[in-house]
Amino acid sequence: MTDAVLTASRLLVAVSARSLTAVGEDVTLPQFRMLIVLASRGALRAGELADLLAVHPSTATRMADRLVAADLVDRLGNPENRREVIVQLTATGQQLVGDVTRRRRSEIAAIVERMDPQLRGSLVAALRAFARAGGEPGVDSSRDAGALGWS
Amino acid sequence: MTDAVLTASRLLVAVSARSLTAVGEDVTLPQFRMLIVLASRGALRAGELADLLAVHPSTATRMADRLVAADLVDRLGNPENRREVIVQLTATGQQLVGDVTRRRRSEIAAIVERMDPQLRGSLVAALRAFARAGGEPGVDSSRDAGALGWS
DNA sequence: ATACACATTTGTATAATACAAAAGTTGCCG
DNA sequence: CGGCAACTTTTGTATTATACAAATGTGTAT
Repeated sequence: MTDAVLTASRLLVAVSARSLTAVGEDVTLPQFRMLIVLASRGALRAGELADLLAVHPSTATRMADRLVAADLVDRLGNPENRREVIVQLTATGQQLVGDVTRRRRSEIAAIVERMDPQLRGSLVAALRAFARAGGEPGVDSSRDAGALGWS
Repeated sequence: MTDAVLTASRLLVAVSARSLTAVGEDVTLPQFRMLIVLASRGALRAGELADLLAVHPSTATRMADRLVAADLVDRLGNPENRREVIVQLTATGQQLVGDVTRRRRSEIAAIVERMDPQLRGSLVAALRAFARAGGEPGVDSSRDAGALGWS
């Protein structure tokens, strides 16, 4: 059973990576995760961003540096609280996320199209049950789905 | 639907990472992937190893360097063909893989235990159909499952 | 024998990552 | 008010993963 889940999982990761390279743009997968989080949650403090990505704050700082250099995100000072830094997508960043997401969705849709319709329905129910059975405080499914860009 | 698959996928990755850290041992996830491949396929040439892990040959060389230093793999010269290098697990490496795999299986089993038995069965069938529908030359499910240690 | 093809390693560069320490900011308490 | 504690982010430093290009050594076929 785990075998089946893992295979499906690998397939999705492959689709995800392919959609990214297909669009061109020299963005790594971790960087794209950051863009996705910003697209789904809007502007965020650096620390929140690090938490959502489950990385060290310094990692988020440096990843943001590179994305600023690529003109995909902006860093804003917050006049209210000057120790906080707000990160948000630029217009270019928004467009990139949109392009990749569109492509990815169409690839997934094509796969689902090829599935036996009967099985399509049971897939969702079974996976939900699996995730629920494995549910734990640290795993917030809606958050994670968003972070990966599949919400 | 993709949301459901992705959530399940994240859960498995989390289980995998947790099993690894629980065993202690200062091994990274990519390194562990290499150990898993060696455990399931036996001794391999450096190039084969790189192919199976889908990384550049030089990456495999350097990863193997670190695992040799940690006494988890050995590098053997092949007297038959001296341009090839054979990499294989040490006894310590085998034991590490065994420990982590055991722990992981028991975590997965615990999750499956908590699932509605009806859904357990449909999960496998649905996922197989999904993977088949997305099947492509580059994605060999048995290979990938092995590479991730879920075979 | 010579040249081409193959397998691995080395040189070099970048990204992701963590931990520890520094620096600036805010708020509170005496 | 003044200073100290708690917080946010950044910087310093180190390691790993990664790729591409070039070098090295090895086998093979013309």
